[in-house]
This record gives sequence, structure tokens and C-alpha cells, in this order.
Amino acid sequence: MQMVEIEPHKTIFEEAEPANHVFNVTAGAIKIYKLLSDGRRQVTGFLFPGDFLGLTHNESYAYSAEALTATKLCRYPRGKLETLLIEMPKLERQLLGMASHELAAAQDQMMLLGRKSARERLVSFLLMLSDASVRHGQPGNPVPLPMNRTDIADYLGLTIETVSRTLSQLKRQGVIELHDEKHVHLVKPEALRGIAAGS
Amino acid sequence: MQMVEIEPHKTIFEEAEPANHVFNVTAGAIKIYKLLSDGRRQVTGFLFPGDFLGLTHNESYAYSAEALTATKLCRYPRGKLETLLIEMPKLERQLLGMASHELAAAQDQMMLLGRKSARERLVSFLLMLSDASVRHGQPGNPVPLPMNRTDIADYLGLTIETVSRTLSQLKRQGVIELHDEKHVHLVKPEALRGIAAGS
DNA sequence: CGAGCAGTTGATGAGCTTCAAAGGTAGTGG
DNA sequence: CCACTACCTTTGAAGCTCATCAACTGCTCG
Repeated sequence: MQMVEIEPHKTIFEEAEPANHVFNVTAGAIKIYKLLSDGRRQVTGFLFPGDFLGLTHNESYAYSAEALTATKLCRYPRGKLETLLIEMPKLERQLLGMASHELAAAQDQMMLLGRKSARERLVSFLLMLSDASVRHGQPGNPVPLPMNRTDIADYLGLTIETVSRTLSQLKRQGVIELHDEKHVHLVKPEALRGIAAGS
Repeated sequence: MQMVEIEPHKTIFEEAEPANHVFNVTAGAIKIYKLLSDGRRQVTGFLFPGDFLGLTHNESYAYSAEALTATKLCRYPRGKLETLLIEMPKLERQLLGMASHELAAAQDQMMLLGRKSARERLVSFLLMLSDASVRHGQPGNPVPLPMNRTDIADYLGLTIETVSRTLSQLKRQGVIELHDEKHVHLVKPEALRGIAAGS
């Protein structure tokens, strides 16, 4: 086991590279993403302290990972993890719990990508970040946006222009305020929950 | 543990209902899906023999499940599963492996929903079904479609009209043949792999 | 035979993307 | 310290993909 520090915008590992390590985020924020051969990108998740990274059943990683901010990781050689799991069966329960939690989140994201409008996607996204913030003992409002517009667009299956326009529209309608580009104030959280749920 | 037989189009359980059982599919085909309050639907997966169903970290199911065809399930009371897991640590390894495999599949689906065109989505879907067929010892071609157009549309984030039109277009272009509504012959599998990968 | 449902096809339109340009912001070097 | 540059974000205009609305076909089942 080893502590690793990663600078913003540095790649942690890339898709299809041999999965030699498993990581645990202890500080910072990370994005994970996949690419198509022509460069189209899908960000499949944002990770925060406490999240696991790089767990795979394959020999290689299923996605790429990059630090959004200064990040600290615990790094475990993959073989070590397996021996560790045999010694500590409780850890395995925990991993299984985290995996099924992530699966539920993945299904919510499929609903977002397959069936929600741009407006609903943005609002769902802001609420998700707000909830993540609260889970980590930070205020849930205003919401910090550690990622740029391109990352948001690639997470929500939109373009940066649509993200920008939709945020401006939400601002004009008075449900959010943009303190600056990286901080959003949720003016009417209850109204936002309704929009995100599609009602 | 109990064997259960389900008729086509019967609901197995519904989202938010208490998660009293975990299931293992032994025969048939199942769809799992989520709904928005206004009726929009996202099918988040199709399950086949060998797949697990209903595993959740919560007290309630995260999605609804319905049989597509006549289906057989092994049903385990949830408490029983937990004692079983303590007795058989190997089972837990297996579950963790399946969960991480499903997570990888979920990320592929996010890429599909967020970044692929209707044409690419249909082709990816047909190849996925073909691969699933092969994994179960069936011929990978022609591909059987146990689900109807509505289910395909709700899985791919499209409408039934777009699904129908896109299949017709692929047929006109000679890359697939529609034997009947429920069986597709992949005429040029290599070309299809290229389309699905976005090249 | 007729009713009802799933699927196909056509016409139109909405929402998002693409292309383009201007406004802001941060970082760099004189 | 400020000007310059490069990048990110915002805003505008036009275009395209897919959704919506509608009609028709064919199948199944009473």
C-alpha cells in the first residue's frame, strides 16, 4: 500500500492499460471516462474521497481516470488486494455494498442520459453534486463545481454550449444563481428536486 | 431457496417495493427498468440465465423487473442470502466479480446513451444480443429478439418509430436482414462491429 | 369476420448540435 | 504592474437528428 499525490489534470490510468493497482480516494476529485475511436467522450462518473477506483474483473482497466483537483490516493497492488480480501472477509462485504450502490447510481445515470431533457439533466447533476457535498460534511449549498464545462457536457451527454445555455436559462428563471463559473447557488431546492424527477 | 416460474409479461417485483428476495435467473429472459413520474421509461438491462436479480444495498429494489418470456428463477429470502454469504466466502467473491462486470457493462451503456447515434445504438444492441446468445451456447447469428420494439426503444433511449426506421435503413443498406420481427440476421458482422465502435 | 395491437412508414416540428464570434479570466513575460 | 496571449465560457444563427403526430399494414385472437 502506498500514498500517491496527483496534480490537477494528470491522468491516473488509461482505459485498456493493465490493471495493476486498485485505488482509494482520500482527497480531491477525479473523473472517469471512456472514449470512442473518433474522440467522442463519455464521462461515466466523478469520484470523491471514500470512493474506490480501478476495481475490475478484467486484466485491464475499463475506463480512464484523471484528477480534476489536487488528489490523494491509496494505491494497492492488485495481487495484494486479493490476499487482503482473503484475510479480511469484512472488507469484501463492504466492497460488494459499494459496488451495488454504484450500480444503482449507474442506472439513475442511464435514465438521465436516455430519457431526460437538457434542463432536467443539469438540475439532476447539480442536486447530485449537492448531495455528494453534504455526504462529505460540506454545505450542500452553494454547490462547488470542481470540473469544467466540457466535463459536465461529457457527463450529461450534451455539448458545452447546451450546458452553458441551460445554466443561463435556469439563472434567468431564478432557480439558481451563478456566483462564479465554479459555484452555483440553489435558490429553490424543492423546485429543483421536482424538475430533476421529471414533474 | 425456492424455484419460481414466471409467465411472459408478468412483473417479478417493482421499484421501491421492499427487497425481500434475491433471484438467480435459470431460464428465460427478463427486463429491468425505471420509471419517471410522467411515465417515461428507461430499460436499464436485459437479464438471461446465470444473471443475478434484485441484489441491492438498500431496503427496497432500485428498479422494476418483468419477464419477457417464460422464465424460471431461484428465489432466496434476503436474510438467508446473508447467512449463506457468511458460510460461503467464495460466493461473495463471485458476486463481487459479477457486480464489477455489470458495472463495466453499465458504463458501456452510458457511452451508448450519451454519445452514440441511433444507428450506432441499434447496431451495438444487436451485437450485444448476439454476444449474449453465444455466451449461452446458442448461435450468435441470427440474433433472437425476445423483446418488443417498445422495450428496445426504452433500452436505447429512442422511440419505437426511430427503432423501426433505423432497422429498415440497416436492412436497405444490406448489413442486416429481418427474417421476421423477432429474428435479425447479421449479414456483415465485421462491418457492424465497426459501426458500433463509432468508426 | 372484425377488433385490437404491434410494427412500419410518412410529414412535420422541436430540441439539441454545429459553426461562428465575442466576452471573461488566468497565466506569462516584459 | 500591466499588456498580451491562450483558453474557457457565453451567446447567436443555422442545420440536423430524432420526436411527435398520423395513417396504414399485417397479425392474432375472439
